[in-house]
Amino acid sequence: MTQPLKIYNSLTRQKELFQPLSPPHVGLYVCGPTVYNYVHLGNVRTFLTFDILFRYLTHIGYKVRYVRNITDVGHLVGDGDEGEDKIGRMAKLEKLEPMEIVQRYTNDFHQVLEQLNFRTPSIEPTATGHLIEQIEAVKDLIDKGLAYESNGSVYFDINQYNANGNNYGKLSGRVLEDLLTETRELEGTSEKRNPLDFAIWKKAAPEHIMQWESPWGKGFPGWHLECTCMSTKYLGKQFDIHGGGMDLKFPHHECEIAQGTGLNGTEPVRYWMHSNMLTVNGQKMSKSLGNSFLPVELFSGNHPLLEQAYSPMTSRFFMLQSQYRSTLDFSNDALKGSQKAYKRIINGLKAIKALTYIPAEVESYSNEAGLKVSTPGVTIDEKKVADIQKTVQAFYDAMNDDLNTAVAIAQLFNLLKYVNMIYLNQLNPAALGKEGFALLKEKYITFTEEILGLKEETTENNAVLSGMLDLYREYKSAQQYDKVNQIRSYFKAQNLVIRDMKHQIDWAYEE
RNA sequence: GGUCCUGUGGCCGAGUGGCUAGGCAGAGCUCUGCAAAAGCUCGUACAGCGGUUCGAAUCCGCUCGGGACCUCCA
Repeated sequence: MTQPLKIYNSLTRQKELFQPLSPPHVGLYVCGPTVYNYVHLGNVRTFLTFDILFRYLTHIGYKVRYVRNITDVGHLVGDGDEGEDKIGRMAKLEKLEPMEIVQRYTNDFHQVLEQLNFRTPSIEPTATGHLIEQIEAVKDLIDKGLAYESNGSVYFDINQYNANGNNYGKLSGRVLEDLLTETRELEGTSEKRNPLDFAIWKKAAPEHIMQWESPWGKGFPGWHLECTCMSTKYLGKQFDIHGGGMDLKFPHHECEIAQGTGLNGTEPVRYWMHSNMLTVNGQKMSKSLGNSFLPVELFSGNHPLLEQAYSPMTSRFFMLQSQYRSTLDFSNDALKGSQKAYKRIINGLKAIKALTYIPAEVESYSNEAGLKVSTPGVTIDEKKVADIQKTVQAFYDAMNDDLNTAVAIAQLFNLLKYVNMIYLNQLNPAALGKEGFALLKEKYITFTEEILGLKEETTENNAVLSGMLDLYREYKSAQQYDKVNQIRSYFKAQNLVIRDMKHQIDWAYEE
């Protein structure tokens, strides 16, 4: 049941039909975090985009190898090829081993993603685990005349690369001359032949904590090189999809293209995907502006800009309500709206799971709550069935259209209407026919849980709750309304609500 | 300064030139011991000014506003 998925390819700047190199296999590489600090919400949005892609590709039948790396060396603070290693710097500041820093923030990263119900990648390689590959790549580039050693460091030679018929800058739309006039480096002060050349190996100063032996002396790998080496190793010289945040387009991904092309003589990536930024009051979420959130702050509400706590699933849902290539603005009003919308979706999920199909001929049925509902002769409502089929298809169309989760969620709400109508006994399941009902139930659950990755957030004890509901029912039939209201307050105190319907009594999450 | 994106109803957020996106908030109705929930109905939006077109939120131009990248960032 492979779907015609279209992906916006940053390289060609248009939507293209996704066709893997060797179906049903798909190679997906995503630039992971540099683990020198807590992962912030902006990072999370990018990884969420590719979590959805991973889920969707898998759902439509592909066998995906999803590689998402951990950068634990080589990413420098400050001016590109000069400055301290981000992890080394934190290690010094906190008086810890670099690998303690790496471990701490890797753990944080994993914990956050787990709370947000991310699927784990197939492989999560680290830069330090691939030093041999990186040193070999540097040697290879030197042999190919595309890199040169200078004072213990090795640089990628952009002029030579372009002289070989390539185009450095094609991904980000940069023109070399423009970049040159913008560069800050002064003539003659650099060890580079061209100010735009980037380091693939850096000489380490003696005080630099993280350094390794190499043919060019002690040093460490350049930031861009790890992704080239690890993607090549696990996905091949050319692979299907490479993703990351928009701010990685230049220079990081541009350099990856240059390295991969230089090393392997082939365009490394078929489809480049870039997710957009998260903004707060219209401005990019960033630490220097003081408007960035840690996931833990969002989940606890412990931040000056937040009026309340927003759960991981509310946050996930919120981010999915926009398309990944649009900027998404963070605000309390928007989040509150998402919280309610998310709970409605989940209450629907809880409801549909408990519903079963009853043929029209049957006089009555009992649902999971043990209540009887009469079912007079019902004819199939072809119009509703057709609408459900149309809506299901619209969900796929939305996902196929460059993962338009916003439109996909709109379809989920359209399905939710039918779920609720059945749940409230306003619509008889028999009116949808066996297939119609099965389609509704199966797709609602699959779309919510499998594709969008939304789940119930609950610690409720179902046995206790259903006992309380029994009491409620008794008091109600005895018309002891003060007790009835007492039980309602008990539920409300737990952010739950009693749904007192004609044909049954149930509980739900308060929206 | 260079490159690029963007401006949708009270709020958020989709929109392939003509066909109801969706959510939140708000109003009314149904149901109900009272509620809650849900269903139904309603608000008739596309920054401004021109242009192309039978027809534009959607294409083109200009003006104004917002943002991103160009330096580390997802």
